[in-house]
Amino acid sequence: MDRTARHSETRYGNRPTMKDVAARAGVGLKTVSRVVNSEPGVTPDTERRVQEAIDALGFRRNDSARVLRKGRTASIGLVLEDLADPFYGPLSRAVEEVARAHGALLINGSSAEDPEREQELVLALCARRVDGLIVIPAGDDHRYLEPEIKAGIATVFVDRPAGHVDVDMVLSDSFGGAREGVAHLIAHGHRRIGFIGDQPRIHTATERLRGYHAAMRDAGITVEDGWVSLGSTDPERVRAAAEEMLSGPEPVTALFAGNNRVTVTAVRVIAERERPVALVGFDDIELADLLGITVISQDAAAVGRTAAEHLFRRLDGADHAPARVELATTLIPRGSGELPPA
Amino acid sequence: MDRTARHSETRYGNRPTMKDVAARAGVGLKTVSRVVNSEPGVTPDTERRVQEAIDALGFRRNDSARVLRKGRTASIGLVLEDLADPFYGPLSRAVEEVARAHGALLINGSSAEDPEREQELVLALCARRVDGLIVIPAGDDHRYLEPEIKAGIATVFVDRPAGHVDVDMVLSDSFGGAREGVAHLIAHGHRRIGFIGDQPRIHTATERLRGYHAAMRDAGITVEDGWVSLGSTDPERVRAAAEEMLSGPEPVTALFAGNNRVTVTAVRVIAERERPVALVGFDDIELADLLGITVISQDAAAVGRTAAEHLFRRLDGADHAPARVELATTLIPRGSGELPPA
DNA sequence: CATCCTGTTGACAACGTTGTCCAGGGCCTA
DNA sequence: TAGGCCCTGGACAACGTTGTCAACAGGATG
Repeated sequence: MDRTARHSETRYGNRPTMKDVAARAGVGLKTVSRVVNSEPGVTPDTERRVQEAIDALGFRRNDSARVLRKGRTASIGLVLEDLADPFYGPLSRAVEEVARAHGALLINGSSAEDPEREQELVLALCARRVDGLIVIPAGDDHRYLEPEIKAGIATVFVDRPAGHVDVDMVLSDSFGGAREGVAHLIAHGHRRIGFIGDQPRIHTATERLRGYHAAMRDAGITVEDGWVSLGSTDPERVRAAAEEMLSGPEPVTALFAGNNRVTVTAVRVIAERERPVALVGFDDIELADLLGITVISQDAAAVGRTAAEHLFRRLDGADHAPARVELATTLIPRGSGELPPA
Repeated sequence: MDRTARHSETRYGNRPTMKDVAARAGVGLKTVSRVVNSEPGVTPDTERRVQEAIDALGFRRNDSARVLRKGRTASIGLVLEDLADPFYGPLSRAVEEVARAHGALLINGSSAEDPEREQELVLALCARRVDGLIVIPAGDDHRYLEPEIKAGIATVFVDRPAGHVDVDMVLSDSFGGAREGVAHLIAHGHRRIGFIGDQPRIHTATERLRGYHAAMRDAGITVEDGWVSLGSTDPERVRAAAEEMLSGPEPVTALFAGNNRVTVTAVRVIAERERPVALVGFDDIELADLLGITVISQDAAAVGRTAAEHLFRRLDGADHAPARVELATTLIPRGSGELPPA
């Protein structure tokens, strides 16, 4: 056995190629290609012979080679924060459905909220030459994407805006949603309202905080020290922040939770207390109806679908200026946000 | 402008190649390749020139071409039922983490519980020449995978066994878990216990039903007509089944829910009733602790991690006979399963 | 000064597919 | 029957990268 043969044996476990099929069927290489791609110009008889050879050898076209030749990978990349987060599951699924409808596969990765990892992932996807990219950014500077975008990789940012680079974006109305939620608490008689949110580095976190401040200002309420806590959504920290706000001589009577993870922890803390505490959370949660949690809901699936449709419109040739879509949120009253101050 | 040029312009939006970088830096093609891959044998001075050309042109290596040459794609495929399902999010994330540790990207797809779509997805991934495949099967005949496996695509089945093909599997102990859950209800005094599960086509569904029957038989209880319902997990159907079992002259006093979606609907139905009904569900659910739902928990992340580690061990050369791993489940008592019969 | 060695560099083929183009055979028409 | 056309099929180059190998320069050694 010579070296060449041994080498090829270790590749793809020795998969048959079109050349092998052609040899077995006694036809030319291109004829096999035609059969595999259902191109016209092949006699039924020849086609049958080729098909038999394909089945006998277990041939499957190598899309890597095809991609190289054709220049399109029929795949799109999705970089999000954490696939295990209940908000991103439906979003990802919606993107996948749209991709499937366009015959594309989905490659995804989680940045774990780490800007460096986000960049690493995005660039790996670009190296794979995905046709398009949907990014839920962790970082706030995306200039590293410039050469890629210039080179033609369609890109849509989701949930949070891109930094220093002009691309399509699909966002939820974080400011308006939070403002409405806090106003809802105020309307039910609360004046001492705490806000617990994600890290200030994250755009949605600061937008929601801005909504909180706007609602408070609208009602003529001065936000006191200690009513606002921004930081990681780690349960320990959120728990500490919530307990801090709910203790002391003048505790808050209501909490606004900046996202689903915060809400979950807040519910736990409140459940342990005797005195009832009102709560409105940003993002809906499974079973929130049973627990009677009032939320500001953003439709994750709609966000994903909208973003993916934008992306494919770009891939189909749309070349208008980058657009910014903002999706409305919905207040869903379920009880926890309608409790009066204790 | 001649035709060749126009053609190349539409590919990848005219990305620069190593050849372009080489021309600009005034070096040979292979030298660029060496720099890009940090191979030894390049003078610092040459390396600097090449690097400058790379930055100036915005070059990024085309991994499609690389893959074709090297024979490894450094990507693995994951086919599951529905990415939006809270059980699969963490599973998928765990697989991704392991893949990342091995420098591989994750391509995933949802079969939507449709065997045909599963096959279509799996074969598309094989055509991409993923190095390995993790499949949560929807169908029960996987002979279509034989040529692929023979050709060297490492494969691990998860959650449900493969049909007619000999591969590695990572399963949860559905039978044992269900048996334990039902026995738990019996230990708390129940004798009239209903079982609501997924479609009988699905292996875990029948295994759990088998566990139910085993527990009942162990306790000397005869299962009556109407206590068992298998079918889609569509909320409407589950609701109808649950209401049927809870009505009539001799209703069941406890329910065993075959999976997380069934549990959610069962909780809703039970919440609407006056008479308390005991409940144990298979699969843990977020916030189940707050709702006091007793569950049989299988650790989705552990399942995903185990499967991915198996896969990469195969990719690293392990060639023992296909193994079947069964992970234990845990009963978590939280109240709903400890209610006495009404 | 001839020789050898080492370290850097580039020419070339190959990976498996598809696009282009040409050859040959059969059929129709004049 | 010659000429033209259509239909089928195949040879060949190209996609962008990496592995192999040979060339070359410069220094050390005899």
